[in-house]
Amino acid sequence: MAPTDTVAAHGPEGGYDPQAVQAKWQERWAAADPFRAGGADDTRPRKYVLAMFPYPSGDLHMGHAENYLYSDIVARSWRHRGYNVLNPIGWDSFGLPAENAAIKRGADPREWTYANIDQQKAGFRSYGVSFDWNRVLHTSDPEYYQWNQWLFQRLFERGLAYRKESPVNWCPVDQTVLANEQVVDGHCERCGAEVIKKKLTQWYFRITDYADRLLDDLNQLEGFWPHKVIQMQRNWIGRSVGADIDFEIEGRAEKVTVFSTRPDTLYGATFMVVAPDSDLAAELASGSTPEVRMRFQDYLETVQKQTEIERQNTDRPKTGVFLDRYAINPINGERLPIWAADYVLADYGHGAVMAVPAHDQRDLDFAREFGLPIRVVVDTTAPATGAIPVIAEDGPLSEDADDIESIDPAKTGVALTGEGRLINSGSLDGLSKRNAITRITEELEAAGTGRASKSYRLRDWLISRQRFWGTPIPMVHTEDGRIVPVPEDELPVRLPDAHGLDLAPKGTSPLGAASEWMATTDPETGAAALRDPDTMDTFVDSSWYFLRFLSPGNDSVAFDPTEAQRWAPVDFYIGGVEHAILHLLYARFITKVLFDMGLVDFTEPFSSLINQGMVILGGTKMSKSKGNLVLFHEELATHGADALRVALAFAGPVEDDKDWADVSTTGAQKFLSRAWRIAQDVTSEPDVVWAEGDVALRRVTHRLWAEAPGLIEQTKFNVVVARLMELVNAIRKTIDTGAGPADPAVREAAEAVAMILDLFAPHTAEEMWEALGYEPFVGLVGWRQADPTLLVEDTVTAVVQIDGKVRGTLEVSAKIDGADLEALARADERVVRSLAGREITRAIVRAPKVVSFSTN
RNA sequence: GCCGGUGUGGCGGAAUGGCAGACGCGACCGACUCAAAAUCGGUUGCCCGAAAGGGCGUGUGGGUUCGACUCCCACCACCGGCACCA
Repeated sequence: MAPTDTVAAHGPEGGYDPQAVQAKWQERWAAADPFRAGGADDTRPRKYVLAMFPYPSGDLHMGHAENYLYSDIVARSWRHRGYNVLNPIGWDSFGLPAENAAIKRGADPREWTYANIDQQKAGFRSYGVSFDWNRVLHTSDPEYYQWNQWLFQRLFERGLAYRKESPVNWCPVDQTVLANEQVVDGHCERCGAEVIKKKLTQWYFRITDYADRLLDDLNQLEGFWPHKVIQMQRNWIGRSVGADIDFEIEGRAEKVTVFSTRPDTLYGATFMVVAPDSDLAAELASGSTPEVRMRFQDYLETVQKQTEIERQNTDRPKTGVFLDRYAINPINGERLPIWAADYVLADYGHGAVMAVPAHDQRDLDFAREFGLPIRVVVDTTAPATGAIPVIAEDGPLSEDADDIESIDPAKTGVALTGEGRLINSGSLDGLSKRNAITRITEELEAAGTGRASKSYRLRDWLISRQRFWGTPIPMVHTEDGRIVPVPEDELPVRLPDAHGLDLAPKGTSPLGAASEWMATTDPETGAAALRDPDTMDTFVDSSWYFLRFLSPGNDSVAFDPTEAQRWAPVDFYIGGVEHAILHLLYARFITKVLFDMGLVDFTEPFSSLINQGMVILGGTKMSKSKGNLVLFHEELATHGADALRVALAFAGPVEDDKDWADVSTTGAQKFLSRAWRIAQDVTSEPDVVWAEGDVALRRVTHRLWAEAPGLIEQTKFNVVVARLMELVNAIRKTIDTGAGPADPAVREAAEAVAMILDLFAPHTAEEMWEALGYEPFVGLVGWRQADPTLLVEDTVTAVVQIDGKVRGTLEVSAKIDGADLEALARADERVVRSLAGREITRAIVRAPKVVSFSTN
């Protein structure tokens, strides 16, 4: 141990010097590596703590300070409570910003990325985060991304990775495709440009195969994940239950299937609509008259010129063209005209719908626009005017014919979507909506023209990107047009040197221009072949990184299933709500795939999830462009790591946004130096007998021991800090005006402060622990149990209420019985005065806390 | 439009159905100081009152209860997600 250590921790006048304390302990932690997770021989129960890993965009910011503080608090608390804790860190280091920075500076994205990583690593060290530094990963290392390629090939084998040509979201600025999840309000999530649709052949992961499991398994997470996130995922997956119905098409051999959530309204179908950008529309048009073909072509072009924003505007009038083709309603043989209209989406359901204008608002708007017939088949006045508000059994139709007249959708323009009874529907007449759905589905199934079916809002995950800085897709395009995996022993397919490559976005991957890199051989024939020039969405990287932390440096497998069994799933996961859909949905998907492969024994990756709020400034998000950044390294320099950590932890509930204007680093600093001074003031030796100490102070200490673990589990970190402040205040009082600094209770309490303060202010806590005469590290010390005898008070304050208002308080024994308490209450001077002669008609006694009198 | 969440002092926020406002920030008063800063002590929900004391108070209106920030119903405001998804 360096001889200057103890001296260095004191300021010029012997006061508390946070910077010196900080430097001293960081050095010792770096040397001793105390937060390394225990290995296979460690018999303690395990806990896996994880904060969503950072993107190396520059120096750490206040959002990081908050995020990794919270996970560190939990990790430290679990260590104190006897767990073998894994608290790893890595970097999500592939992605566009590095590439864009590289283009701007004409540099290699690698240099930018790894320089930023180094800066962030140093930042975490100086923030006192108790990471296990032996497991660091960077997704841009070939040692990591080779396992992305391995994963891709496993998905390919299972038919879960495939290529298709389809209209895709295209960002005209970043010049790359985007996943559905990366389009926010019609704009590119990254750069904000308006997204357009483009028809391209791309790689997809078949996440829709897992839609039901992704939806149903959310039930398991209820209570452990934020309700909001669960709900958002449910909406995103968007399962609709209904039926597929097959329609014959005149002049076409194959039937067209439509999906409907309201098969009960089949008798009300008066036309059919197909998505203009679907193959079906093109085919139907081409089989029609030249005039129709021309009008359709014009319409299609207009539609394709629209941005997503324009298309999503539901207020605009319905447009479409008649294709002069007809479908046959399978239930009654009616001839339905077929239209192409852009309110029908090509990639939902089957890209075609049966239009029931009386009972669907969009169909109604369209029918009224183009003068198509409207037929009511559900009498919605039946439940509304009848005696039974909700129909459980089938019953008679509405008697009142005027009612249905007054709500005629053709006149009101309002579709009838509510409950009701079927009319004009043959065998369905008189049935309730629900019963009619069941009946018609059975009838269609019997006739072979339909079946129960589900549809999802969720689309397959588009994972290929036309950019350089990502994982190369490990596939080979052969001369004869086959697409085959790169042999596993040739993985990883490494990125080429970026020097000499034009990385500027141009709509195709820059890798395509690296001709030497592109040239490869057909693994089967040895003939010349080409690599796939695209790279993977970086969300592939982050969909399984939590497993790689379990097998760092393992070069034979992505992760060791035994280690996964030991540590995973993650016990505590924390990150911003911006990943509520993207990352969390993808990670859940990949986990289920790995489960199906038998590589993990769980189906959900994150057992509990917390979304921390944002750090904002003056009510708005901080951003470089607004110039309202509070800089992490400046705050560290002026207030020190501990003050910053305490101030953030104390600022409010974890989930709430924290306005930096309300975060008091100076208050935190004041508290820390008060805490530190208490450790200096203790004059007793470590072997004192606590039981001989001041009982009042001991009660405060033990109440905290009793409360702290539960409060941490509930992530009420701000309350724990408040309790610590109370304890420090109580110790101060005992030292100055009570039992004095030599009292054993003062030592007992000061030690408690050091052990619990370690969660928030680890440097100060270590310094206190040392001052109290112990060896480092307080961060590894087991917490004490509360003494139950110190948790029960001798006397309590009982409250006397009269007609619900507090009219008196009584100091009574905690063991007082109800009758005695009531007698005391009745005799109390203030109570008697408040009663003013009124008679007590009822007394409720909850000894020893409450007496409640009612009067008349 | 559909789904979800949140409303508590000047501010951040506490509160198993049992004294609302813990803890802190800010403010005010005082001690120390030539003075200031730092530090320490005190006061601080609003209204009436010299005080004792009283009245009112957790978005609004109802309800359940001896007792409601907490539970139920309706409404208002704000925030978030989805949105021509058949």
